[in-house]
Amino acid sequence: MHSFTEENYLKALFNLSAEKGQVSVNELSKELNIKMPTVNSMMKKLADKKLVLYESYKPLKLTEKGKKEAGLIIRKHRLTEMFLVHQMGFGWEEVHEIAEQIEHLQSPAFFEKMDALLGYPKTDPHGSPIPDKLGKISWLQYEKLSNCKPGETVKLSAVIQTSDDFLKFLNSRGLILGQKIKIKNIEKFDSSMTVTYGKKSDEMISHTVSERLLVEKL
Amino acid sequence: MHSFTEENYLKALFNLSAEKGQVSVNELSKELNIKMPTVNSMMKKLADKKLVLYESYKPLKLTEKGKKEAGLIIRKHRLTEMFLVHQMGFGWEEVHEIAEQIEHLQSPAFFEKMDALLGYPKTDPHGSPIPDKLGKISWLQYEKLSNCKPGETVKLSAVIQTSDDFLKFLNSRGLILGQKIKIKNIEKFDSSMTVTYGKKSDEMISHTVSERLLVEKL
DNA sequence: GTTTAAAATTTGGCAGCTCTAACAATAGAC
DNA sequence: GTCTATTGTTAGAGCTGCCAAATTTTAAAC
Repeated sequence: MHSFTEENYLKALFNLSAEKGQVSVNELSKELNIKMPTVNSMMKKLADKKLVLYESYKPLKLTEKGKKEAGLIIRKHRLTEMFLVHQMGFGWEEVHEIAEQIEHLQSPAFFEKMDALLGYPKTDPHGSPIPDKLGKISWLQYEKLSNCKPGETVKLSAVIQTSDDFLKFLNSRGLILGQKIKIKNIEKFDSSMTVTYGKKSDEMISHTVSERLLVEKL
Repeated sequence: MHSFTEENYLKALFNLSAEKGQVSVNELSKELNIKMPTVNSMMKKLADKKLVLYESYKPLKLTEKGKKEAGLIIRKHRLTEMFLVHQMGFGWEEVHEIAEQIEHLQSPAFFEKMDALLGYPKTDPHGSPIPDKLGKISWLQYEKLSNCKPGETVKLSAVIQTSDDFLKFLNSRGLILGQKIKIKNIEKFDSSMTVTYGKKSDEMISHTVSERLLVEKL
């Protein structure tokens, strides 16, 4: 099928596209830590394979085929993360790197088995949706905690920017997915929130953090 | 560390060495399905890295360092096979190809976790010993079923040549590791055995098969 | 509209792993 | 001991994926 390398380009392109729709060679280069000329020639190669729409000096776009392929890789990644957390007992902050490797395995049976053992989960341990078997992703409409108002009670449903450090920080605060959070107050000057959840009352959440927490209103 | 490719050479070299002690470039070439000149130059490269003892026109040998590295890869392979069978529910005939891929993952934590979940197993699903964390393998002294005598009762402890087809054949006969087998008779002319095990009595086992079954005498 | 900084592209080169074709050494047959 | 088939080696080349340096295009500033 596609090389390990090609898969990484597709995935990066997919992730960047998700946010902005279009992607520049430069952005992709930075995302992958690969120099622009290399990225450029890979784009031509992927364009030959009908995975990417490439025109000189124009932004990059995935074709439908490219989106599907990328979706399937991300499916493998997220299924793996879920498996690592729920079947193997890893913490949600430990699984990214391992999944980064396992996502490239060529074994439909292996991922089928994971899926079955997990009961066909719809999201990964960070609340991100798992693409279906056709690579199609259904975006969930969560809201940023930072957009909520005092008095509202919400459920923590997903986190953005899943760096180890951020996840460890959430661990230390006892913030886990599914946690109900009541917003007591928002400071005018720095938009920090005072919230109550679980056994904690009047906990402070900075704006930097509340922007990275996605919630459902209850 | 070492490339995916180098690891495959080391592993093949280790497996071939186990049987014969020394390995020719030709044998290694056939084992890996890679042409001799390619194997030859890789041997020089691995010799530079002190993993292989290489002299022109002499048989190949792994250095101690090479044996250790190979042992660690085989450890990952066999732990994975055990995990796939006992934690994920795969059949022993399905796991080789998947393990072939997972053995190259770089994640000590992942294999540690497998090991722990499995209760630190000593053998893989085919009865082969799992090398320890130093890559050291303790060979088990089993005997070929074909070397046993009528009247003896033995326990099936490992299988040699673990091709899908052979394992499926054993499945179809209900022959699993741990099975107690009583030898009733051995035919002079073709060395086939008549044996009794489980609910089956007077089952016929050809010499080809009995040579591939390793047993412990009880 | 020029100028200029950033982004994109082209060119040429290198490393890893593979091959085929040609040549050399070894070991077994005689 | 010589011959010959097998095995091993060298030489030359291709492909992928990476880079640096040089060039071109675009877009933003003036």
